[in-house]
Amino acid sequence: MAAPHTASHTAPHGAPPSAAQPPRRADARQNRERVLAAAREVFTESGPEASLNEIARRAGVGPGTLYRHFPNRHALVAAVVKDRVTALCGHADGLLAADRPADEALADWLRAFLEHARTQHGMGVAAMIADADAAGGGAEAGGELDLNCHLSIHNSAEALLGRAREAGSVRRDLSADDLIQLVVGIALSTARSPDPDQPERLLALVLDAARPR
Amino acid sequence: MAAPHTASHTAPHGAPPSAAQPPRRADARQNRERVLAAAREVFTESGPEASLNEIARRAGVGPGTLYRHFPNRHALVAAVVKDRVTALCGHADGLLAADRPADEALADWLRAFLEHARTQHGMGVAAMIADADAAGGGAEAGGELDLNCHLSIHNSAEALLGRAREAGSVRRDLSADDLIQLVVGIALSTARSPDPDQPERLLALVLDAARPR
DNA sequence: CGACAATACGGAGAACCTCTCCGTTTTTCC
DNA sequence: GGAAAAACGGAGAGGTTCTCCGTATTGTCG
Repeated sequence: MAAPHTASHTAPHGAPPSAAQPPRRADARQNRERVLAAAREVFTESGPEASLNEIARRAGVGPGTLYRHFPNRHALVAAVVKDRVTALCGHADGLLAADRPADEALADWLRAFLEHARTQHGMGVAAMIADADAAGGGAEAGGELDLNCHLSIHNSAEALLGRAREAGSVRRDLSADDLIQLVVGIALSTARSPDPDQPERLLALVLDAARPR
Repeated sequence: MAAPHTASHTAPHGAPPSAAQPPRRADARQNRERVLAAAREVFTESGPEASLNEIARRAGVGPGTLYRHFPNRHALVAAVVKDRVTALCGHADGLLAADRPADEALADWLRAFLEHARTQHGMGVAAMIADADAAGGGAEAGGELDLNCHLSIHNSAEALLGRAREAGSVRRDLSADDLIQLVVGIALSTARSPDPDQPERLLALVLDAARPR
């Protein structure tokens, strides 16, 4: 066991702290929460491409502090949507445990997933896209990245789809990844649509496509 | 009729020249072509978010010259994809004139549309998104915008879909705009997919969804 | 052919972004 | 209380978008 007060807990001098390994100092924990709160506000107003400098200003910290806690935009976006992704996957677990037709459970969850993807100008989608980039890319600077967002959602979709497949409610050749990509695509393409019913309508089409013929 | 040599043809002092109203001076026409050629290269390398300064450098002109010919990023992107959009709509016209089943013609065109949307890191999609923003937005600085991209594609899709509807090959409640959005969504969500077959697979699902039940 | 009006150029500058570095400050623990 | 460790923050580097206006070039007419 490492001696206390020897390992650095800061970036760039060391790996940034994470939810699993919170900073030791109280002022550091407070600053991290302030950055997250400011990020939620600014991302709600301006979407996932909002200025990180503006978030630092809103949080009342320096840019160096923001970057020590979140080494890049994706890390911050992932931290912001983490709770909502956890809730979304919890929702999937609840649906799996409930006594409902498999196709209804899947449809229910995909509706919630679409809602999540579209919230805060597509924050959920932005987090997943960044995760997929990290997963697909080569060696990552800064060590292991947080892939929770992408993998958790994939696992939820896989579980619900598997049940529906076993029940014969969906076509056998449809993969969880393909289904997720279709829903993500709906979120992306309808982000600026003036028709508020269009996302639901397109999702209904996708659900139709998922049924066996 | 306005007297010659009195109306200004430059921005910001006047409206920028367009394809319909090319600049009078030979050096201006040459610079416009150089900017477009550089834009094609740079957008191919880096996608529609590439640096406009880099395009100006590559073209060997000043940023002021680039902005006089193309007042914003969208105008440049639209000019770059204009020829491909024209070809895509010409393709639709050819399919409409040919003696082929309506559903095959529609599928053929949607495949070409998906290919167009994905080319140059989603340039086609970027142009359409910007067009839709312009159409949906309020008063536009800089006068009338070029909506050719969005409207032309919409008209082509409408014509092909109409024929398929009349032939009973597609569900009656599917609109051209919904269909376009689904395909645009596929292009957006699979932009970074490591699976080269995924876009085609998702399009096949969408075509399935389009069929009447 | 030269002059002049019209057209076009370009790059400095304003204002902002991302991201890093390192001197300084604060916190925690012995 | 002091020292080690942890954290802060903002100047600065390098980049972006976009505008403005003094200067240069082009085209037309006498």
